[in-house]
Amino acid sequence: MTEPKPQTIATWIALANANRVVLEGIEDALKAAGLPRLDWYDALLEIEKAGAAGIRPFDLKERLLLPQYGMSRLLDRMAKAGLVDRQGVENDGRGQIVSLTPEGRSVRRAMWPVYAERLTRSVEGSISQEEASDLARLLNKLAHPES
Amino acid sequence: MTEPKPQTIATWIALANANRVVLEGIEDALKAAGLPRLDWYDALLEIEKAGAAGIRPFDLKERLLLPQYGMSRLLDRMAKAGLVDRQGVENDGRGQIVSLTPEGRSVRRAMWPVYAERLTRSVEGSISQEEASDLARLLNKLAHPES
DNA sequence: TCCATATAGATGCAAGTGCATCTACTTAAG
DNA sequence: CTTAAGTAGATGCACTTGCATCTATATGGA
Repeated sequence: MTEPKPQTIATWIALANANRVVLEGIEDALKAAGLPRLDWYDALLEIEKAGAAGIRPFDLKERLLLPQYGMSRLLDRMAKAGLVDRQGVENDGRGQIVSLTPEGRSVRRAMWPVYAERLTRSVEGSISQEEASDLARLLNKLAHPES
Repeated sequence: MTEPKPQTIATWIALANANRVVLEGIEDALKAAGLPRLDWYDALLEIEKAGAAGIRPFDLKERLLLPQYGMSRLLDRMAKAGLVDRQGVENDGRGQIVSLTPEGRSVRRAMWPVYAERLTRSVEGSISQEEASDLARLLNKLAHPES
């Protein structure tokens, strides 16, 4: 029986709470501004990075850590909103290439200041830069257990 | 324009990733064991703590940080699964009192070893106890911005 | 007492998610 | 060429979540 140490449980609760507080803060700010949710931002940014060449959905889903059907439907919604373009790809009749429309770029850019302001407030308002650096280091150890 | 420092962004990404990794690990383990999800565990535990006296849903939702309708429906599902009991309350005809059934207790207890094993592995397998303690301290600063 | 307001909880509807499966195309092996 | 296996992406169905609203009871005045 692997009973966790009390410190382990406390750390996990703190992790879940901190994530929730920061995330909800950002989501609330976006919603209040009438902007899409954070997952759209992530997707828009990743597609934007791919530039005019675009990106394949199967590639995108790896970067965004979404399940295949989740990616498919997120693209559906973003396409319906006019933010992304899907076009067939030359060599592979199964696939498609996704790229941002001008409006997609514009929405992504409108989201950033709201996102940034809230994130800055949440993080820089609570901990110093050294603490943030320590925190990130420890969190990355948790996220990448390649002991 | 409050542009976040690069360290701030890195910390936020690390926070989201660490949370996701630990959470998914636990959820996967519970699912693989054919057990309910973590949110049920939290609810079952909180109700169990209330003992025979039970607890009011409006109270429970504060502790679990759920919206009112979310609490209402979670109780629906847990009641349908036979894990909780809802009964009217004496002085307040609007309200109800929720308590665990024996099966609710038993399910909660069955979930714990699975939850505990995975949590222990995620945390204690990646960082030392001192690190966990530092991490919790920093995360709590993030979650409680009472500067 | 009567009414306005507040509180506890439920619910209709639209949207999002998870799972399994399906279609279409591609690739490799015979 | 033909066929089996693999890969890209879509989708039907059940379930969950969010939002707004609804019902029912409670409470604090006039």
